[in-house]
Amino acid sequence: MTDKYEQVIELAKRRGFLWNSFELYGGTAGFYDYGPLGAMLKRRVENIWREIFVINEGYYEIESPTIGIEDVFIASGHVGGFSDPLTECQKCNEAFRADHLVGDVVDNPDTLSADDLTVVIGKHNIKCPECGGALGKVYEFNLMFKTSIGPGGKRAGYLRPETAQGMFVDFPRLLKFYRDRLPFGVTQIGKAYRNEISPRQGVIRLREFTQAEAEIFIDPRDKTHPKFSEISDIALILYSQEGQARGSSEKRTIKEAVQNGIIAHEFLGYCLARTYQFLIRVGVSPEKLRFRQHMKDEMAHYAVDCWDAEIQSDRFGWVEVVGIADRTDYDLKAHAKQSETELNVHVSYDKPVRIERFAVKPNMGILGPRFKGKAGKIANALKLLKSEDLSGEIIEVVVDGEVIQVDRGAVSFENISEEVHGETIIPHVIEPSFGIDRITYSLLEHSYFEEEAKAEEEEEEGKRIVLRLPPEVAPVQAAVLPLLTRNELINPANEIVKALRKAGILVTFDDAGTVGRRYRRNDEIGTPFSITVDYQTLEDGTVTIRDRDTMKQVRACIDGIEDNIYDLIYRGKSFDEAGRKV
RNA sequence: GCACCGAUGGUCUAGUGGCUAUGACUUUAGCCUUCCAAGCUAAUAACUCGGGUUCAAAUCCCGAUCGGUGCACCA
Repeated sequence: MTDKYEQVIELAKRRGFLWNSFELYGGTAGFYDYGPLGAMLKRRVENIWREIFVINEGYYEIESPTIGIEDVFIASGHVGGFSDPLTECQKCNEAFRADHLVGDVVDNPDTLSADDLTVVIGKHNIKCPECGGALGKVYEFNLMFKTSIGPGGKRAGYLRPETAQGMFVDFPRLLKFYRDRLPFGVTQIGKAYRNEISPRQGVIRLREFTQAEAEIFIDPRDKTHPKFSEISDIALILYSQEGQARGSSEKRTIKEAVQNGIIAHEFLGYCLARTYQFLIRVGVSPEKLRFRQHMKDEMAHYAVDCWDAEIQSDRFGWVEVVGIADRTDYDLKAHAKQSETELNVHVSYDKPVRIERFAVKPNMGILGPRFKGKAGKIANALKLLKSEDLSGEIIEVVVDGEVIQVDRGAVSFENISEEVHGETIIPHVIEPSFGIDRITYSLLEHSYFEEEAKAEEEEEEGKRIVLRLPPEVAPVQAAVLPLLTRNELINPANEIVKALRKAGILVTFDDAGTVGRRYRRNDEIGTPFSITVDYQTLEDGTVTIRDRDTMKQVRACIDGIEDNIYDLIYRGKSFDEAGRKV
């Protein structure tokens, strides 16, 4: 039975949207080429994303390397956590997660290395759960592609598994760029790589894919959004944690959802709404789009709240295409620790605050000669003491597990009153992360229609395949067709092509075969408008414009046709306004 | 990575241990044609790859690759 996926992929292959990569050499799973129409479609999707997140929100785009150094992915957790310890049965060859198998005999299997796990399996005589056969050596399968930087292979490099880390790593520079003020956002559209064990589901799970991500750094104490009112009335289909427990989703406005605590805060709600607007605009069907909240155990431990935009696909069911998470200060803290660099922001108070505090001043002139190398640590420990700790003649502090006694005379202290102008905070990160390939596939699927088309005076019905892509994402935006293959019609058609190209409209010219066949050809690739030059054109300088979806036609002047088409594509001009009815 | 199933022009497909490997659609060239594909003429174009069995393999066997399904995996 052919399902919609097959139909869409067949069309995509045949007409130059999507091709299996390296087909010449037999192909490789998990890689797809975008053909001429697919690449243009994807580019238009990306550009609408830019319009919304870069231009409208002011989150500038950066571009960081697709190869990252090891430190970056140690900090992000991908080196340690992005791999799974696997072991295979020597008898039936079934693969298992080694850490899962030893869960009953060890308390903390996550912390064990592959070698440790091999030892544990041997010691406890753990056998294959399927057939009872012996288990092989445990090995780490890391989902990152590894490479080496420079000659000698000494320095490890990894193809990035997400674009996000490049933006976290640039945090100090970005903070300066945005002149030390929160909130600010930064975006990146680019390739990411994951060496999937077994990629299936065609274009849904790729080893190389395109992400569009925004990292928005906000003040953790203020998760409201200044433009919240612009979107608060938008209603989304929400599949919340409670909804999933009940097994039903519900439609709610963003405002309601935030007020009722379903969505954690305004900022996240705002991102959900903009995501919705983006997806609808590029051609996802609203009824096949929902927002699913991560369950508590599914969410990363540091995340406050996380929502996935999911699109319904005929074959694959609900497919995650966007993840929107409040990642708190996790990433910045992790990179701060790994790089031993502070990653924070000084936030000024509206008015300086006067505070009283107790200050301990160790006398380094005494401590230094006496304690030598330990003096610094001792001084820091002393500074943390409270006034009641300093009452005796001998003061005790614990440094590295050792109790140190310090003479009272080596320490002075006082109550200080000072003005504080602000404080240092680590921003929280809101991260909407888009899978551009999945979105591009989804909108092909949602745009794909087969209909029984019947010419008015014909008896027989034929199948019409039409991609109802929104005009602004359609790879080919207009087709210019002389009604017949005659020079007197071809010449004015060429003039129209020239005018449209000058206006930045991607246009094709086609004079092969009957005009009906050419309309169908263009329907199939989603060309929204066809302009036909006929004999009346020669008399009064008008042409017909045909609408892909309704197959209706209007007559309009050649003069100004480029503005007419431009307005139809980009300015939401209705087709009826484009000319007079035929 | 395992198991099962599959792989024939661009697309879909027929087919058999043996002649030049079906057919349709598409495409190209030309004819025809005054608005919704498949009217005429012609042309182009395929047995996934490697090995084996055989006089002979696209066909049988083995392996690989890719695709589908199930298991496992999916930050």
